[in-house]
Amino acid sequence: MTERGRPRSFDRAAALRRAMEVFWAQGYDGTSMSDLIAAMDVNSPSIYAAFGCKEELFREAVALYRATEGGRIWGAMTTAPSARAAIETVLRVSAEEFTRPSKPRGCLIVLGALNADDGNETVRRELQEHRAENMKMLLLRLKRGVAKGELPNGPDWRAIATFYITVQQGMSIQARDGASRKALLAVADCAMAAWDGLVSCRRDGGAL
Amino acid sequence: MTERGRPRSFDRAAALRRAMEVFWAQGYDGTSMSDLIAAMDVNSPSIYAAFGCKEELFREAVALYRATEGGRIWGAMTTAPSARAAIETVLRVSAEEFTRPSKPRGCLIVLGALNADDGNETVRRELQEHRAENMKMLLLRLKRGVAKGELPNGPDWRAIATFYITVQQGMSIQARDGASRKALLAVADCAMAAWDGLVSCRRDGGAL
DNA sequence: ATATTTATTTGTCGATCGACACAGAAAAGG
DNA sequence: CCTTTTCTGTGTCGATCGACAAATAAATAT
Repeated sequence: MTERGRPRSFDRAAALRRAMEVFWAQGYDGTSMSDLIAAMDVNSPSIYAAFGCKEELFREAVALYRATEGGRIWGAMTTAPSARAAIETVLRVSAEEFTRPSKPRGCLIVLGALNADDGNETVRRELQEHRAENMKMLLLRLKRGVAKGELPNGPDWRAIATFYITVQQGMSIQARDGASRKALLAVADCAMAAWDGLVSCRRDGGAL
Repeated sequence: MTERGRPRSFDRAAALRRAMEVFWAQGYDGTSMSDLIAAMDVNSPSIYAAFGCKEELFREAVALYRATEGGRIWGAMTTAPSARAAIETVLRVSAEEFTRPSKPRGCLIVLGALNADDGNETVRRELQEHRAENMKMLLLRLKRGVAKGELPNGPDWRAIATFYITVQQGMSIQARDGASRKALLAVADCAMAAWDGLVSCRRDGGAL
C-alpha cells in the first residue's frame, strides 16, 4: 500500500514557498498563472494536479505564511511575559519581518487582497478574517492581563487593541513604500510611548 | 472662434466623479474598462476621446480625489492653530472621510495601487509619491513648529511624523475591514495619547 | 511482463482584458 | 444650403486571463 504511479519530479513544499513569495510580492489578483508557472518552475497541469486551482494554491500559501513569518510575529502574543511586552514585541518583530532583505516587504495577510473585484471575494474575506483573528488575539491578551490584575479595568481595551492593530497594519504600507527597518522600529517605539497614558486613562463612554 | 463640431452629450465632470468612485472602491487594477463604461454610462470611444487611456483617467480621478476628500483631510495641515491640532484634525477628519455612508471606505491614495504587477508601475509610483508628499507636509509642519518655538527641538520629528502617517494609513485598512467611525475616532485619540510623551522625549540617536 | 496508476508535456479552450477603426449623427462656420 | 468638425454607437482587434483535454512517460502492483 505504498505510493502508486509515477512520483512527482518537483519539490511540492519548495514550489509552494516560491508561489507564496510571488503572492506576497504581487498580491492575489496581481499574480497570474504565468507568473506562478515561471516562479515555481512547474507546468500548469502539474500545478492544478498538486494544488487544485489558483485560489486553493493561494490558500495554502497563506497558511504557509501564517506558519512561518506570521508565527514569528504573533508568537510573542502567547510567550511574552506581559501584555505590554507582547504588543511591543509584535510591533518590533513586524518591523524586522516587513523589511527582510530579499523578501517581499510588508505583510501578505494585509496586502494580499485589499480591493474587491470580479472573482476574489472569497479570498479577500478570508484574509479579512485572519486580520480579525489577530485583532481578537491581541484583545484577549489584554483582557487576560486585566483578569490577572496585571492591567486595570478602566480603559477601553477594545479601542487600544484596535489602535495597535492599526499601527501594525500601517507598517505594511510603510514597508511597501520603502521605509527602513530603523524607521519602522521607531514607529513601534512611538506607538509604545502611548501605552502609559492609555493604561492610566479611565473609560468615559466616548472615544476613549 | 467658438466651439466647433458636435458638443458632447455627457457631463464630463460627473462622469469623472463616477469613475473616481469606482477606482476608489476597486483599485486601479481591479477596475476594468467595462466597469468604467457601466459606472460612467459612457461608451468606451467617448471615454478614450475625453480622457485618453485608462491610466490618464485614473490620474484625473486621483487629482479629483486630492482636491475634494483629500483636501478635507489635509487642509487642516495649514489651517490648524498648532502642530498638535493639525495632526489631531488630520486623524479625526480621516476617520470621518474613511467611513462616509455610500462612499467607498478608506483612502484612494493608500488603497488604489499597492501591489505591482504587469502594467501599473507608473500609477503605483505616483500614488507612492503622493503618500510621500503627505508625509513631507506633516514633517514640515512639525519643523515649522520647532522654528517658531512652539515645539522643542529635542525629539526625532521625522520618526514622529512617520508614526502619525503610519496610523493614518493603517486607518484605511481598518476602514476597509468595516471599522466604525467611532472605532476610528478612538484610534485617533489613542494616537494622540502618545503626543505628550513623544514631545518631551530627547533624541538619543537610536530609534527615538 | 503486463496492467495500473499517476505525473508530465503540449496544445488549446472560452472569456475577458485594454484599446481603437469605422461609419453614422449632430452641431458649428461658410 | 453645404462643408467641416467633433462626438456617438457598433463591432472587433490582438493579447492575456484561468483552466483543462489529450497524449506521452515513468513509476508501482500483481
